[in-house]
Amino acid sequence: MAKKVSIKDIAAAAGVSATTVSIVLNGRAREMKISESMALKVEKLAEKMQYRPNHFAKGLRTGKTNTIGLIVDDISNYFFGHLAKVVEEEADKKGYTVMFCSSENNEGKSRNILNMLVDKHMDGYIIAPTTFMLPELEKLIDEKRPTVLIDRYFPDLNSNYVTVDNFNGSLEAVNHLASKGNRKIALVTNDTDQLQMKQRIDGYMEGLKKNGLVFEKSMVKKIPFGWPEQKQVKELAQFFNKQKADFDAVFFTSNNLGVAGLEAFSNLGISVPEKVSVICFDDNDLFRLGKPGITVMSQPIKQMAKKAVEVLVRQIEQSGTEASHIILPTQIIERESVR
Amino acid sequence: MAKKVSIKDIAAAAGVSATTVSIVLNGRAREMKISESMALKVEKLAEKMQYRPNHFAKGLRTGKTNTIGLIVDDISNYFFGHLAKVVEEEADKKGYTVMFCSSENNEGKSRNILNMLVDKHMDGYIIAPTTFMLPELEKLIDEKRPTVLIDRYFPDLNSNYVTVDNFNGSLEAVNHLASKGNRKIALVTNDTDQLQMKQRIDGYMEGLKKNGLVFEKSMVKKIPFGWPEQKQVKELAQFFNKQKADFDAVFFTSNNLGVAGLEAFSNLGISVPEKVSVICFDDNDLFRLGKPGITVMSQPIKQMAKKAVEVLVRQIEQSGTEASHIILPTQIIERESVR
DNA sequence: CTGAAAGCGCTTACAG
DNA sequence: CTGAAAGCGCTTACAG
Repeated sequence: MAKKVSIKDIAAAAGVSATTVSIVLNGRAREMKISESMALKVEKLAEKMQYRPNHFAKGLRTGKTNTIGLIVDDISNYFFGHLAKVVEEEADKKGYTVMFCSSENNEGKSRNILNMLVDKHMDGYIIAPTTFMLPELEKLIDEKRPTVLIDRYFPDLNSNYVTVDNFNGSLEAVNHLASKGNRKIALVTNDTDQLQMKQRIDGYMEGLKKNGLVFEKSMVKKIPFGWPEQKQVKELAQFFNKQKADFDAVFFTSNNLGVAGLEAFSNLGISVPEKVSVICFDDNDLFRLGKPGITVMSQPIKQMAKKAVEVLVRQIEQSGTEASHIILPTQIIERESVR
Repeated sequence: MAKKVSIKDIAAAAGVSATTVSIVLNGRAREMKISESMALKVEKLAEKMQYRPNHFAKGLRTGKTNTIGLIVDDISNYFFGHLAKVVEEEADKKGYTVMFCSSENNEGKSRNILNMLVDKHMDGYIIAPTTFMLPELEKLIDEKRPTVLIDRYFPDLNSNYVTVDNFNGSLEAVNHLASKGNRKIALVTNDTDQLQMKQRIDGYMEGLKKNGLVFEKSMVKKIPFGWPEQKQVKELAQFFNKQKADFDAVFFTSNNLGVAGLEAFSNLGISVPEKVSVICFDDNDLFRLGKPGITVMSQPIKQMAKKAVEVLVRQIEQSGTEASHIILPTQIIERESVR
């Protein structure tokens, strides 16, 4: 490794103490009434000597890292990938870098990564929480560490969160399907306790009710989280095949499920929208550009990410603000999959 | 914040010195001949008191962070998102977390983020480099910081890298097109100095030559990096429209370009593969599941990521190994877009 | 087998 | 206006 320039080296070069250098370099020269000329001299020297403050020493004293921890289910997922991108962009604008982990919706990993991030002293956390994380999350909030939950939250946990109106979005999706004359609307969702999924299911139920359609348990398929895609496709193909005669539309509660579902339809030779209407919560390239285009209930991903960073940074920089609960509206994008 | 348990607290509780605690907790008890019973006592106590080592103090002494820095163009891109996912998985298995940044192929950001990561003392770096980064990269290598380049590299820079055989992959793509009788093969690529793109272009040229096709400059369209998708679509639509009569196939050198291209075709009412054959470097969900399925030259993303982490961790943990140059083969996946 | 002491590079009262 | 000193929490020679 190269010779590291420390504050002492600058102090020596400038003929002042380390204290003075530290003050100047932290922009407190005016405040501490360091002479203009001295301050300038130190700054010039720091630049010339290519001084870079030692992150550890600084952190050890101040606890600050200018780093945000981001936990998502899976960074390769369209939704989370795009979320992460905007989080990173916005964070960067405000001088933070982001460290990310995928929880993979897995208990062991969920609990671990949060501890790891805490050990590394993130200044704040943006988390798409799994239910497994609740104890760690409670501790986090308890210790007043800046945190914002994203995509879902825990009603009993007094934390910031940014989500989407899952209930009404799903309700609208069902309304849309019903308005086109679909009567037998199947639901494909994940087998999970996560709130956003529960809300989407509730919205579906309410949608059926509002449209005078009866709910049938056999019309609902729940896929466990984290299954490899091909396994999902198989399972869905089986489900669709059995139910074949019995439904005219399917509402998918996530974009991953929708992709698997379309693959299953394709394998079974069931054509969309001729044989079955499809609507999906959340968008992606396939839905947008595939043939037929898939009608979706889209989420304002960019806005979610922006808001999350904004709320988080506010909390980091002026602690003690009240919890923000931000619920953004979804928007239907009609394409060709509903008949 | 909660009361932080330090090594001193444990030392006090155990009635030994901090030195002993440090030794035990670093698993060097045997080596230092600490008595079994003492070691056990300290370990138990550390656990009971929920001791977590202070990352800064440790880093300040040892320089180790157990963190890998990952720089990609854009985390929301299918290729990089999937790459990042596997990098994170593999890193996690080996006890590292990953900090990521998107370079956005932008000069200012490119140079900045690398410095930021270095300031935060990553143990190693996995980088899809932009040409702007070359000076910083040279410094990195000079200082012997563990680094592996991914997706592309600099021939004159003596670093580890993991890529794909871009030249032969592209050559094969053109061969495939030609073997089906396509004679006028257009190329859509990015306007960039990056090596992987150059290699793909070279592969295309060689492919034309090998198949006795003449190269025409007017058949090549270069799109600047980082344009918003809709701008790309417009530009491509214009290009395709002008060239309409004049080409029977298009080779896209990246999956992003392919997506924009398909959208342009769709807007123009040019049907694939009836009017034009399409082949694309790199895969995604749209290509795989859209109608028609797009024939692609796929990259072994998972393997690339695994290799990168493997090489990097090896270098971190036993410095001074020789530079690894890993070039993985691509594989054609035939679907329905080539006629 | 175990401990006292120095030091990693900062920042921050405190003093003058 | 500026400096000497302590201390953040570790690890590592050195000593016994």
